[in-house]
Formats: sequence, C-alpha cells, structure tokens
Amino acid sequence: MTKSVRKTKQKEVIEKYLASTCCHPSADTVYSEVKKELPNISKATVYRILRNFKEKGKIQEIPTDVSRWDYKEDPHPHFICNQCGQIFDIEEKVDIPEKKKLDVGMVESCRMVFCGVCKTCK
Amino acid sequence: MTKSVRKTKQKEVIEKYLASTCCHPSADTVYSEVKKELPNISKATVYRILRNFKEKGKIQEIPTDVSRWDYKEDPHPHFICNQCGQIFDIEEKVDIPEKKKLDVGMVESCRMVFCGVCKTCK
DNA sequence: TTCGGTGCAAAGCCTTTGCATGTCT
DNA sequence: AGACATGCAAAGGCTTTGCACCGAA
Repeated sequence: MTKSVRKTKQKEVIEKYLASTCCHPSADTVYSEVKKELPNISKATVYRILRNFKEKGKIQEIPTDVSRWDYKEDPHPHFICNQCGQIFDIEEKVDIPEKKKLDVGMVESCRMVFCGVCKTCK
Repeated sequence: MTKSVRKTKQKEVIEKYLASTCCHPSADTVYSEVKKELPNISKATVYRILRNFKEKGKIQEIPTDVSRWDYKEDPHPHFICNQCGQIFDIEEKVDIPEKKKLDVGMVESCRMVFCGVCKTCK
C-alpha cells in the first residue's frame, strides 16, 4: 500500500472531480471522468487513490454490490432508488447510533442504506 | 434464472444448514458445510439457491465486501467486529425507518451495518 | 415425458498486486 | 539521490453463465 504523502497530479484531479460531482460515482466512473483530463491514468491508480482517500476519511464508501464513493467527511445514510439506481444523500435526521453502546459492543461506525423508489421515478 | 419450483436435496440441505447455524456464513462457507453432506454439490448451485432464498425473502443478504447470509425473515441490523470479523445480530431497537417517508422517496427497505469491537475482543 | 435444476468449466466483473519506470522533495 | 507513486498487465476473489445431463412431478 502506498503511503500517500506526496502531491501528485492524479490525486489532485481525482479529488477535484469528486468534489465537483454529486453523482456518487463508482471507481470506474471516476476513472472514465478523470481520464478525460489525464488520458494516461490507470485504473489501478484510481483504486489506490480512492482507498487512500477513504483511509484518510476524505470520502466514504457506500456499501453496494459495486462500491461507490461519496465526497463527504461526515458519515450519513444513503437512499438507493430501485428503479433508476441513483443514489441520494439522506440529510434528514435518522438516529444513527454512532458512539452508542449495543449489547454486542461499542459502535464505532455505521453504514446505512435505504432502498425504495425515488420521487422522480414515482 | 431458475424458477425454483421443485424440491431438491440441495435446497433441503442448504436450508437445513442455514437454519441450524448462527454464524452468518458466506456463500463459500455454506458450500463447504453442505459439501460434507452432498459431496458433489457445486458452488454455482449454492449461489443459485442462496439467490432464490433471498428473492423469496427466506434469507437476507448482509452488505459487506463478501456477501454473507442470514437465516431470518425479518430485516434487522448487524454488527461487525473490526477485530475478529464476527457478525452479530442486533436485537435491540434502533429506529429502522422501514415504510418511512424521506425527502427523496419512500423507504421500502433498509440495510444497516454497525462496526466496532465486540465485547469478547475488548 | 417434460422442463426445471444441477454440475462443471469458463467467463465476467471489480479490485488488488508485482514490477519496472517515472517523479516529487 | 532516494523514497514513493504510477502504469501496465497479470493475477485474485467472488459470482454468474452456458451447456449438457439429470431427475422431480
């Protein structure tokens, strides 16, 4: 694993793209988009940088079959539309038991995904 | 996709195993365990049957990197220990917004995974 | 007999890794 | 210069698919 201590064009462009979009891109989408600006970038680099960003807490991974990435530092739930497949951020308060004590142990983090049909599709 | 209308030894043994265990097995674990009783069963069959059970609502898929399977009909949160990797069922009430209306749309289902360190590991 | 289910092997997909080359500091 | 990051291709790991054979109804 890289230590990710140096500034590189690749990191810069990927971070810029993540910050600019609100479409919760997959690694593959990040790759295609960033490739427009850096035609020689490799998929491996995208994966490595996304992993790094995640470890730094700069982005969070949304657990779906295909991992998608969210440019937000604070963890929050997501809503996946069963019809169009789009992913939405949930801004509304929904009792996330961060730092909560459950019987089995202390909750340090929590991933929450809601599924349903979004307004547009309905 | 199979229509899953016939009783087969494979389905029977897999269901029996799922019902008997509380270890949230992965597809691969199901395969190894069931293989003891049905040495000729193939992995493809295990995957097909697990998918069927899920579609029937007989089991639920827990979203992790590797899918694991839970023999329960009612959806409930899970707790994954960061240390030993074990998965626990959360019995305690934690406001699951099933059938709840969010801004983006109507919630039909919800997947919730808590991470932390379990009592035993601590 | 019929058509769904199974086993096997191959293919698919997403992601990671090994290694030589390039490049920040 | 030296450690770290990247690109490329190959390998990995999990899951699905194609196809011929098997077997429940």
